[in-house]
Amino acid sequence: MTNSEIGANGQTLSGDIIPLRPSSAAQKICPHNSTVSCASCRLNELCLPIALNKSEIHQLDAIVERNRPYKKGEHLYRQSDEFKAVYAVRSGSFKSYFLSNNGQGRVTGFFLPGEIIGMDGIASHRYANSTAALEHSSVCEIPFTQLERLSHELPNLQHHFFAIMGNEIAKDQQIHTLLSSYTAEERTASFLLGLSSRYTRVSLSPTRFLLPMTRGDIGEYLGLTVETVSRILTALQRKGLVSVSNREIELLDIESLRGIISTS
Amino acid sequence: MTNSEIGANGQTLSGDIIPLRPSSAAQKICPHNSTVSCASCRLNELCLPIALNKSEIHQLDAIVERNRPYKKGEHLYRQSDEFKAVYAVRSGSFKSYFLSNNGQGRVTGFFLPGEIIGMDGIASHRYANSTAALEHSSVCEIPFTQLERLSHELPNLQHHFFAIMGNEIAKDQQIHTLLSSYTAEERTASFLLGLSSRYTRVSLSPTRFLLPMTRGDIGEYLGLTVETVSRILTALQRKGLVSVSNREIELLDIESLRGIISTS
DNA sequence: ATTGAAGCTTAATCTATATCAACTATTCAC
DNA sequence: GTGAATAGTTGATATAGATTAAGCTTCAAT
Repeated sequence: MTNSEIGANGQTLSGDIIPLRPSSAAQKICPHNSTVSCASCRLNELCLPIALNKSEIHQLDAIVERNRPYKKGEHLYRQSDEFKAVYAVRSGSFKSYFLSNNGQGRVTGFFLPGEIIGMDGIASHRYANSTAALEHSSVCEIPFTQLERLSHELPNLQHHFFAIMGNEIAKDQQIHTLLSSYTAEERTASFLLGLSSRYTRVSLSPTRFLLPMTRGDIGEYLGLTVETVSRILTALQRKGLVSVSNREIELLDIESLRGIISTS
Repeated sequence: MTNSEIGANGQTLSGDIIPLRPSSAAQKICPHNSTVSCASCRLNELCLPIALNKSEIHQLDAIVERNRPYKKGEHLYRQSDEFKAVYAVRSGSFKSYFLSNNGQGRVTGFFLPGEIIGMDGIASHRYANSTAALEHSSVCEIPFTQLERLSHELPNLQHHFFAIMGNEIAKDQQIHTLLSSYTAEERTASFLLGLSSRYTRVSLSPTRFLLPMTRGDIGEYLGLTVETVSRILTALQRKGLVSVSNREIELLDIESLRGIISTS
């Protein structure tokens, strides 16, 4: 199993990012313009509108709230807040994390443009995680009650939202396998390849990107310490598979990275 | 976080088990009778019919297929088979596992009566795992296309199925946290408490039950080796927290088991 | 009832990764 | 722009759990 094809199935709603070239050193996700409509949104092909016709998109558009942008570190919601909406990332990125009794947190997910946040709250009516912006970011807020109502009216939307949730379930199970049997190097390679394909989805470079999260975040997500993540990245660089400079990363040899995983 | 309250939200369809006392040594899940209807099913209170009225239950009933029982080791489906249906466990138990390139498998989930199997296939139209019976078991098969169609007609059913999927997502994220930060003892304690509350859901004893899976299965699920699982169980027994004899297990001190987890 | 295979346990040893520690580089707030 | 805080790196050491190995137990098939 590789993470590299996770998320092939549609995932979001109403995005707005610049599908730019791997220009200078790395990419930049830009305008947090909140005046777009789903119909005109650059992300609509990989998002909830995917299977909808013009009139349906218009109906969806009507329930979407385009909030002000979030600053780095700002929270979308906190663990055990009442569940009211799911969010589609329009620009920037977010992390979800779970705080345990003793106060230490573990990152449970990262979210890039075109991905849906908050589905863990659907069953219990409370969010199971906190979610915070990793950089200046914007989202579309989709009140869940209204999404349910509209899904009832639009079978395409219902179908697609079932698919989004199913995709999340399949992805979480892949992570289960990753955490229960991969070495630190395999986890890291899989993580980088996963990011690569997620950036590809939104028309960004598959080989050059900025990591929006800290090494500590990556470690918490992968079940490793910061030190191990740092060492593995250094080692991968030494082997010529990647080139790392702070948050900038370039994947130099994707095939070999895949090779690391497929031996496990 | 503890696993002990995972699965509070409804999960299944059309069950048939004996809600028996912790009689002799352990419980026994019994008849694989396939003539029940959802309306008369003992599990209907924690299953898809939960929020449906009589007529709605009847409609649901009409799309459910009650297959012949599965023998131990028999497969419900195999990894990458075409996705056609989800399954509700009526009696017995199942495990899902993912086979990686090199042929070694990892268990991704266990399923007890009243739980839904196969949602990982919804997005990609292929099952991501194989699923096999751990003992003589029976299921209700729910063809997904028909479930979708009916969900469209019955808002209650749509709502409830969203909840079931949301619950699965929340549960998978808890396992993510467990695997990325718990010790072997914490994982094992959490696993036992999780089983306990799942047995409670179906009116079986919370403190005495039979493990339907091998130590090896538990290890694959928790990211540990058989040897470690065995050692931890022995250690918990020595501390007086559990009593283990082969597949029979008794939780002697649930509070202390919880204590093991809540320090993490 | 007998036997072989599968499941389980226990012990000794090894190793991947955590932990501890010290240092450097970046970022952010003033 | 400066200093404090945060993030990242590298090295030395410790350790939880893997691996290896061997024997024991249970179960299912004949």
